[in-house]
Parts: sequence; C-alpha cells; structure tokens
Amino acid sequence: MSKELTSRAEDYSQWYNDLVIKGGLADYSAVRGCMVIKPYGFALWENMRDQLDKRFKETGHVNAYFPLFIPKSFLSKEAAHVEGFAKECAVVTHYRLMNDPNGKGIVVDPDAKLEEELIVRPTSETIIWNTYKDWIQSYRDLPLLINQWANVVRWEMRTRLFLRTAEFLWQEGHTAHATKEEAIVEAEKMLDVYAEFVEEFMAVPVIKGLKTASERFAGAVDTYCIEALMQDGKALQAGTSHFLGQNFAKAFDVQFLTKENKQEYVWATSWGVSTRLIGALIMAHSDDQGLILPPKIAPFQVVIVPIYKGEESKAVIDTKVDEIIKSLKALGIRVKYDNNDNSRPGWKFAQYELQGVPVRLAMGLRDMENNVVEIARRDTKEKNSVSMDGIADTVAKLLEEIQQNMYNKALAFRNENITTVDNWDDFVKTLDEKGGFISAHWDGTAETEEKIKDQTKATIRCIPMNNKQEAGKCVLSGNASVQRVLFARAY
RNA sequence: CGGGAUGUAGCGUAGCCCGGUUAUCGCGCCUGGUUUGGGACCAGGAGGUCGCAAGUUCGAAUCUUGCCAUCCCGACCA
Repeated sequence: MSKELTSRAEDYSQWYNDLVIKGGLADYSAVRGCMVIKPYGFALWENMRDQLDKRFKETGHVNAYFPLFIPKSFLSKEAAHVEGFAKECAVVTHYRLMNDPNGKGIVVDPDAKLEEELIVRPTSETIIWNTYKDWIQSYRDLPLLINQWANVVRWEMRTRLFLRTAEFLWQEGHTAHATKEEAIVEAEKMLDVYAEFVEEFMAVPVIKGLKTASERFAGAVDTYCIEALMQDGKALQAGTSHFLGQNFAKAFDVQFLTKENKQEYVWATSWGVSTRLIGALIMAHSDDQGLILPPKIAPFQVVIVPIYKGEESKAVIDTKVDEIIKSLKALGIRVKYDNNDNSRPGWKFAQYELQGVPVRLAMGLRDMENNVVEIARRDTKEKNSVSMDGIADTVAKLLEEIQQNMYNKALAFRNENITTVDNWDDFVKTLDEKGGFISAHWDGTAETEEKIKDQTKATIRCIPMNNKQEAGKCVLSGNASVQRVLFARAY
C-alpha cells in the first residue's frame, strides 16, 4: 500500500472501501449500516468458517442454534451486561402491519403491540444461559461445550464494511464448567485456537493478551483477546474469549449438584470471532492493485487465463488446460478457468489482481509449443515461464511459499511497529509519527488509562500473555509499574 | 447526536454562482463487425420522477423554504 494512503485517514477509508467493493467481497445495502456480502466474499467467509468449525469440533464442541429474539427482561438480568449493550440494541415492539386508514400505504398496527418487547440479539449469553438452566442439573451434565454460527445486530452510530456493520455474521461459543480452573483453561484454549487460525490461515500475526478492566466484555471477569496490526498503524481486535466466572450462572440461577451432593453455580466462558476478520485480512495484506488473499482461504487459489486467436486455438487451449485443471484438482487445489470470451486477457489479469487470487496461469499457443506456462504470483507480482512438466507440484509449492511469504511480511511489519517507549514525549511522538503498538509502563490504574485515551486516543490493547514482569515507572503518571503493556490507536 | 460535504441513467460526473431549445461527458449495458500475450476498436442503439415536497416565475436541475438520504471527520463502539 502506498505511503500517501496511510498518511490520511480519509484516503485510507476510501482505499479500504474500494478494495471491498471493487474486489467483489461486499457492498452497501439498502439498509443503513448493513452490508450485502457478495458470493465471492461469502466464499471467503465459508472457507474461514469451515476451518474454524473443524477446530471447534476437534476441541470437543458441538453446534446448536438459539433464537434471534431475546425477551427484554433477559437482557437486564446481568447488570454489567445490559449496561454494555443497552445503547445499541434493535427492539421489536409490534408483530403486525395494517393498511393505513388514511390510505398512505402500510403502517404498524397499534393494536399489535407486544406485551414484552423483544431484543434482536446483540450477543446470545442471556438467551443461552436461560436455556442452560434447564439443561444442567448435575456435574454429569458438565462440561457443556456449545457453539453457534449466527448473525447478531448492534446498532452502531457509525459503520464500516466488515469492520463494524449493524448486522454481522459470527460464531459464539458458550460453555459451562464445574470448576473455575476448567473454565479458565477453556477460555485460554479457545484463544489459542483463534490465534493459530488467524496466523496459519489468514497469515496475520497476532498478539495474545488480556484486556484491562475498562476494555473488558460486559459481564466478563476476564477478557482475552488477539490483537493484529493493520498497514496504517492502527490495531484491530481480531477475536475475544471471555472467562465469565459465575456471573451468568448467578443471573440465570444455573446450579448443579457436585459429586459431594452440594449445589454450586457453574463457571462459564464465551468466545467469538466475526466477519470482522475479513476486514483484518484486507487491511493487513492488500496493496494499491487490490486484495491479496492468502492461498489457504482464498475462494480460488489459481485462476487460468487462456490467450488465443479465434475459436480453433481456443479449443486447442481448452483441451490442454483441462489437463492442468485435473492435475491441480488432484492435489486439492481450488482452480478457476476463465475462458469467457467476453473480456480480454488484460482485463482479466487486472480483475483477478483486484480480487486477490494468489496465482495466475496464462496459457497461449506459444506456451504450448514450448511446453511452458506463464505463472504469476499476486503477493510479489512476479511473473515467470515454467515448464508444464509437474505443473501441479510447481503450483502447490508456490501456494505454500505465498502463504509463508505473506505471513513473514506481515510479521516483519508488525515487529518493526512495536516501539518500546519510556517517557511521555516519546509516547506521543511515536503515536503521531509512526503508529503501531507502543510497549510502555503503566501504573495499573483506570484513571491513567483514561487520561492517556483522552489525550492521545490510544488505548491499552492488551497485557500480553506471560508478560515479562519488570519494575518501571508509568509513562504518564510516573508511578511505580510492574510491567509494560501494549498501547495503540485502534479500530 | 455535533462539524463538514454531497444527492443529475447501473457507476462516476458537467451544468447550478448569473433560470431560457431536445440535460453534458466517460465507464458499463444492448446489436453487428473486427479483435484477443496487461484494463481493445469501429458503427449503431437503449436507458433520466435532475433526492422529495412546497414556493417564486411566462419558464426551475439552476433561486427560496422545509424535509429525506448518503458519505467523511468527531462522539460512541463486548
């Protein structure tokens, strides 16, 4: 991505929107703040979803589905929870429409007012814990390890495609455990699952850590997170996992009998990632030519473009390409052959670059005669002629190399943009001139955290896991500190 | 909810200040042809409540008032 784009937030927004729209992932919809995910974008999401789902199942979880609507009274049972979500809820108040008595179309029937309003779920803790109450009686019912793939609605003031939309797709895991220790292990385990997925499949390096009290999920005892760095120097929370303690168990009265025949409240976790991950993917890798998708989750890993003159040569190339496609598919490679006659090769090249397809093969008569094919990689934009012999292996190897290269590049960028800072002037200067993560001492108080946020817009992204303990002085207050934490401006 | 801006064909736009034939141009779309190794060319064609409403006027895309919507910057954002 060009320097000019990163230097101005407004241009960066434009760059990002163009990528999403022209890259064919999504578009604005008729409903304010909601987006239409287009087939190409949805295919990407499906690939991500399938990988995550596989890992959830490997770690013992099962999928279920809970209602979209939550009775208003449920939401208010956990005090911190309602406090956190009340400001952004869509509310259903009526269940029927009628013809306008004045003849002006259709109006809400005032007689069809619901006795209790329904909230369109902003997250499902309350409806799920209300259900778990009926499912859990004994320690034999535990642990309960359930995940749900669903949509949620949060009526945000300001939205951005994928990063913050009024409605978004996500998964939310909700687990119940007999002991505190087991619940904490679960929350940390799922954070690891997220981190591994994001790094290995999305090629985006993340920092695992713990949120401070003020950044915590509404209703959680501890919130774990993975934080990624975008190319404009801002941080993005890519996923969270919460240790909920007994807060929801107490709010919904979920108790179980232990082996010792004692009534105890269960311990809970919840964890989620959303279509926001796609936003992270775009901002971490793309350039001025368009998207760059990592091979492991790209809807198409390879696109083949024929170059021909007239129907006859097209038929010859089609036959040859069929062989290539077969050999690629035999290795499980997702390939698209675009022999559409309506657009020319140059247009296709540009189009697939915009869409971030990792590898492009171009095949013409000239290549066929020489038993070669042109191979181009999206990440570095290198182009080469390679032998047709063993082409599938060549492509497979290149896909792996691209995946690795994308991760290495993002990792190098991330590491270059973690700055260790020991005084306030440097803190402000680094934030304004360089961006990225700042590793600095913090006195551990919410007051200092708040002051830093007010003065610089930087927040504590996380206290890294297994953080090194070292004595120091808080970068703002000068008070004693026991460790450095990571600050950044964030999405 | 505050500040700024914008609404003209599917998309991007000119025209508006200073009212006056049939609303401009590009992309895209349709038809026919020539093309095809980095976003093709020629010819013909279709497509418009000028955001909505009211007002001023012989006459409104253009002026006035009100409303609506969207975008950007803030505030807000497990």
